[in-house]
Amino acid sequence: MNRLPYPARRIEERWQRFWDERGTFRTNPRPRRKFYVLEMFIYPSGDMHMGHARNYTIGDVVCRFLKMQGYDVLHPFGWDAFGLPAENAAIEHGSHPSKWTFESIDLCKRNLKLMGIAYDWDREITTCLPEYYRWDQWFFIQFYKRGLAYRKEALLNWCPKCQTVLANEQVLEGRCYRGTCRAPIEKRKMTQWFFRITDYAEELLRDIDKLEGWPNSVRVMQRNWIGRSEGIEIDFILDGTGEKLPVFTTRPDTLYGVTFMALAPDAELAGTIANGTGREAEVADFCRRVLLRSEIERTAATGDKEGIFTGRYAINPVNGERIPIYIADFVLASYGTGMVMAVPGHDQRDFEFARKYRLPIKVVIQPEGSPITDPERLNAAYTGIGILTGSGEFNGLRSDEAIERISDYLESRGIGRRKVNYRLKDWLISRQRYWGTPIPMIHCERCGIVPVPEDQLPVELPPDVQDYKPKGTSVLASVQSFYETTCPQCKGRAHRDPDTMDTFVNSSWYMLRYADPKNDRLPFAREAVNTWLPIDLYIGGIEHACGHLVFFRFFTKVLADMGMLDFREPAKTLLTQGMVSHNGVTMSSSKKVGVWVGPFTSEYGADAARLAVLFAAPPEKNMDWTDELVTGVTRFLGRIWRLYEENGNAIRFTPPDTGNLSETERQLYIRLNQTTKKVIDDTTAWQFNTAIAAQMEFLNDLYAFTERNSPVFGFALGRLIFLLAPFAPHLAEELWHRQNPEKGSIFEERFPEPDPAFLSSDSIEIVVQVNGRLRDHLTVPVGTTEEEIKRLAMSAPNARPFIDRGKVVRVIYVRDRLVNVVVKEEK
RNA sequence: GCCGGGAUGGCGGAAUCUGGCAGACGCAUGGGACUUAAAAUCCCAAGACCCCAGUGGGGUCGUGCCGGUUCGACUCCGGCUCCCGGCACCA
Repeated sequence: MNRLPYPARRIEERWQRFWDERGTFRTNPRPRRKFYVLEMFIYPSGDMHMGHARNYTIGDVVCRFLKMQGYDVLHPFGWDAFGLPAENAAIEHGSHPSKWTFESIDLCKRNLKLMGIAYDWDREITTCLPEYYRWDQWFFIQFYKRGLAYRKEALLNWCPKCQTVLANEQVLEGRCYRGTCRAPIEKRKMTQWFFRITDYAEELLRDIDKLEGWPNSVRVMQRNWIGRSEGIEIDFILDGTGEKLPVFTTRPDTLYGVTFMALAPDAELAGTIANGTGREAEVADFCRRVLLRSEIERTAATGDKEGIFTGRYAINPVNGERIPIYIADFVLASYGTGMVMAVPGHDQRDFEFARKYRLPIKVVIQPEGSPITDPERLNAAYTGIGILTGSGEFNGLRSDEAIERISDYLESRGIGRRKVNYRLKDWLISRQRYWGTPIPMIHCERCGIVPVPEDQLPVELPPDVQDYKPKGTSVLASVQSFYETTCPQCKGRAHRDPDTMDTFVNSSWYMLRYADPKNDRLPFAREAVNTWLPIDLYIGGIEHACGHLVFFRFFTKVLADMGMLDFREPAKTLLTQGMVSHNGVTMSSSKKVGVWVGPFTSEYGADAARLAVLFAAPPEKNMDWTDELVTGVTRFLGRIWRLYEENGNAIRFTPPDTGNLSETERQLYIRLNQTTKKVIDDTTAWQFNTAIAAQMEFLNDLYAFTERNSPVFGFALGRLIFLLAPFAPHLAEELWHRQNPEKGSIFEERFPEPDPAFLSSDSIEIVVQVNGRLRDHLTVPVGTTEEEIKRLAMSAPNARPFIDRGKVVRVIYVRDRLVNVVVKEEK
């Protein structure tokens, strides 16, 4: 790594203070051309590494660049300050979670300031403060009133290490999503609060099509996560009792091929179905055994299926067939009705199960062309479409037609209902931990569940907790002063809900709060959010694709339905930046591996750090931080510094008189304008790496330019300061102020525009190909006719021998680019 | 298994959308200048192979693999291989 030839840290401090005091990046409350650029806020947990720095630098470049282009930019920051690590740190150090949290916030804020990130700190928000989380509670109550927040008993994901339940989105490969936990998840039956996100499944899915500024990968991930499938719920009949047994299928065309029923071991019915058959003990035993397996064992099971006969039968409503009911471990209680009609002939899972338990396999769909003659000799189910057979009045239909006809038939007789099912589940938001937003609900012995009256919000987290250690029950239940309360309705004895909310609730609407962060009457004023939102550019990691990035869309839609805002999608454009590793190891605060902002900037400065993360790769790609990377950018900064030191007197900001330029001046001036255009184009497309490369190239041109007294050279120096400003703002501000001590910040100036008259030179280079292979070059003046260029190409000395090898069949001319002579060789 | 993305020098990457000089820019490397010396700095070279020639010029091959379209393919189309990511018994 290279030393810089200037005291970077000192210069950077000066200008950081200058911007701060001047309020350079304070938001204009009455924007004319608004642009809202937002980086996902941070969970403050200790020090900040270059992975964070990359995220914030990208946003900062956009902010500074657009401000210089005349936009009114909103660029705020805040703290996602509730969460488990604070509690764990408090347990470890015997202090309060807030202590660790606010210390972390201070540290992070210092780091952001060290990096020179241009935030409007007047709009800072902190989710663990009552002035913020009271609105979490307020939203909760509104959701409750609208039926979007509800309690139910369900089999839930339980993290034994964190001692709390988790949402589906927080279970990765059967383990806790938290990087330092990763404990295998267990299942527990509990009564908990949910948000009814499934009410919005359809719209969340449909509107993905509108998110044109989002990366395709994220859109696909969300589509799959929501997982829509169209089908029909069909009522089978329980033999003996006549009870209805609804099952969901997308393939009613295979209804005549059902040879058994399969029930999930954790479905409600599984507990009672065997009653009276004499198989109760066996069945109960099987269910218990299956459910004891952890999520990991269940999902890692390589398709080996297990089941047990319940002793009961179902009646197929279309043909009256009596079919055995099994309990099978491959059936999910949480999808559809928790029971499936099994068609081993046409479903691979059912096929495997049938083979194992010697159940019959019926073929009712014949593939067109090569019919199946002997079902017993199949070695896999035929899952494609085909012609129906053995299906009564539906024989001869094609599958797609049969699906419709059979569905119509079932619906008309009241034994089936077309239905759409989603993979997406309602969002479980209760957590049995302390450091979060208390759920503003009261449990009264007489009145049941009663929301805390809105004028009593916030329900503050009690600060005087003795023990944060999770015990498997809610921490707040043991804080008497909090837990014991009176019912707002009957004034009788009651207790507060002792759970706190998932921290993803806090982050589902924070982007709205920035528009109006100090409002103490409402979460935000409608006018303010409609002014600034939707977010024009949202920057963050792709790991949130199916979590936060779904939740904040959900909130936006609910709030739009509540009439609180006039848009239904929170972010127009999403930029998912890649991760940063250090010599191959992904940087991580919790694992304490990485290159840290503090030590690095004190040695090399923020501008070097910024250029390093920007130049290494395009923003969405992963990058590796190496010493060599730093060498490259510090050398670039040093070269700029030296050039300006040597030519301080030449720098000028007024354009040269283009009327009498020498040939070399003219060429430099053209290069300057081309570079200006490229920096603007690339930055607009967020191709920061090539925008910087263009500046490096131009710097090389300046070094090679010998007429140092030329006004073109001086103007180029002046212009380059502007081009550099969004990327290395401190150095640019320093160079600007040396020349313009009386003026304000360079970021109050306008970004330069290229002079269109000097974007291309007056001669062009034409490539001469023979049969598509490069043979020679021509340099011709602009305006040379096609005929002339073709003639010159035909006689180009290096092309001639190849042309002479045969007969010219065709001559292709591409304007301003090339001539290709097609020659047919003679033997 | 299904879905998405990718593969370019010794390395990070550029050109790919819209077919037209592949390898911009940077790192590492080699050479030179400056220096007592080193570092730093400045300048130059550089895909691989080959030929003529001697310090320049030319040729062949070359963007994961096979094939196609085209005057021309890193770019478009078809088929594969490998890597990364997401989901994973979703009926």
